[in-house]
Amino acid sequence: MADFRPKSEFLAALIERGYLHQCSDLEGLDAKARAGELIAYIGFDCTAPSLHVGSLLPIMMLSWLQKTGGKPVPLMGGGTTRVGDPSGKDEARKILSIEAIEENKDGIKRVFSKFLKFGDGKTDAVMPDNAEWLTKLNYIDFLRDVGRHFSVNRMMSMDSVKLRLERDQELSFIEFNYMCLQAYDFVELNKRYGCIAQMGGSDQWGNIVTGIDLGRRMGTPQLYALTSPLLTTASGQKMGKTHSGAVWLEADMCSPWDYWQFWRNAEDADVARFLKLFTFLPMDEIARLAALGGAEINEAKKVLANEATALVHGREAAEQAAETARKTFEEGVAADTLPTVEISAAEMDAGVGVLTAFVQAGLVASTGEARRQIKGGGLRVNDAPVADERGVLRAADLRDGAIKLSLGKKKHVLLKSK
RNA sequence: GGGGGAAUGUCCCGAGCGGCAAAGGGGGCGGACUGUAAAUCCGCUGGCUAAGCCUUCGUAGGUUCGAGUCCUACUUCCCCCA
Repeated sequence: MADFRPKSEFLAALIERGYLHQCSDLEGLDAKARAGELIAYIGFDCTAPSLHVGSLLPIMMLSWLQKTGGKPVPLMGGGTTRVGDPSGKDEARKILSIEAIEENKDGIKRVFSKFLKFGDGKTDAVMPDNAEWLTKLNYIDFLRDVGRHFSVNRMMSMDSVKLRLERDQELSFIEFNYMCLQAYDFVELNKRYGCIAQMGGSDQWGNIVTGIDLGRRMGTPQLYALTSPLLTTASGQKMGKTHSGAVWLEADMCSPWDYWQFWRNAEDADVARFLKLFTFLPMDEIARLAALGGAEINEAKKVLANEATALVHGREAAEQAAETARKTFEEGVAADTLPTVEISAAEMDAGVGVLTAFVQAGLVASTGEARRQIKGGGLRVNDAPVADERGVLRAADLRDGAIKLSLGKKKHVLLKSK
């Protein structure tokens, strides 16, 4: 792979930007992509009401596919989610109701509409749901037509299975079958949409290859596998988690401001990689930003935050977040666009206890935590450290109509009365 | 079917002679240093306007002045024999 020279725009982009981990046949896939015949899919679970940053990498791959003349097929796992992918170790996953799955699907669709153009055109994305075919399967028919093509011997030798057996860990029958369903999806998508490639995280390699294998036995054209590296931050943390949980790609689950901050706070060592993976900036521009050293790298981080936020929330929201950040951190002014919590004028007149105020602002989970943060010097009102936990906020504390509550150096909320 | 073991602070792992708001770690949050970074060091990590009170150790009972700890039943998971 090291000496492979892609001729297609698609693979060139994927390789130079670091999306590529493994591919079953680079030459073959390259030819298909160059001929404009590449239709590829990635499966998404419907276990959550929206997608978060962890899913951004596969989304970007689909987007690149579309940009370079291919047809992206995000597949909703509406069927497989009803069973629940148990690969996530011991945790017995709760079975989601069909309604919940449908709701989740809607949320996920909204995310995709920001990244892909859907429609009937040649490179327009389509979004099928494997419930369409999986729920209609008849067990006997499935065994006869599909099941006989699976070699248990082969599956036993796959890493995902082998490791479990070696470690004497439980491997349930359903889990063993999950990859069969996924393999079947691949074949079905080939029949329905002419899909010839499946992409996914590196942990999906085995499942994808199983699908290729099944396709060969069931008479599909040659299928391809392409995986991306598993993403962690430079210091080895899982990507996309913050104090308040997952970083969602939907404004009402993670505000543009928080989203911008998430990228702004990236580690130095991640900036270049993230610019390549999570923005569409040209490579020479990224090279210029990546060359910045020391404190200058903060400029690169701002660009990263701007671009990444613009993709999900739009350019305007990104610029507003950037401006809010500039005022807050560079000028030290309380930007009016900071997250705001309102309380009634009556409450304000009566006076609000500091502890309660911070709880209401959502900066701390309980008054107990507020007390602890005060002891540790973590709470500030209008930039002045809170010393007395019995303190009371009154209308007199308003500055330009708001009281600025801060937790640490980065989290600020404006308290307003109405 | 028979035998043995395990469930702990609702983020995770994990110690726990009958006096326990419960060791230790990871993670997280805050502070210091910096650049809204990393690394490092320090503090915090059940609830309640709190010298006190309240709720926590799989579930339900019981023994005890007092139960995470002992007893009984139940639930779930794991292991061994068949």
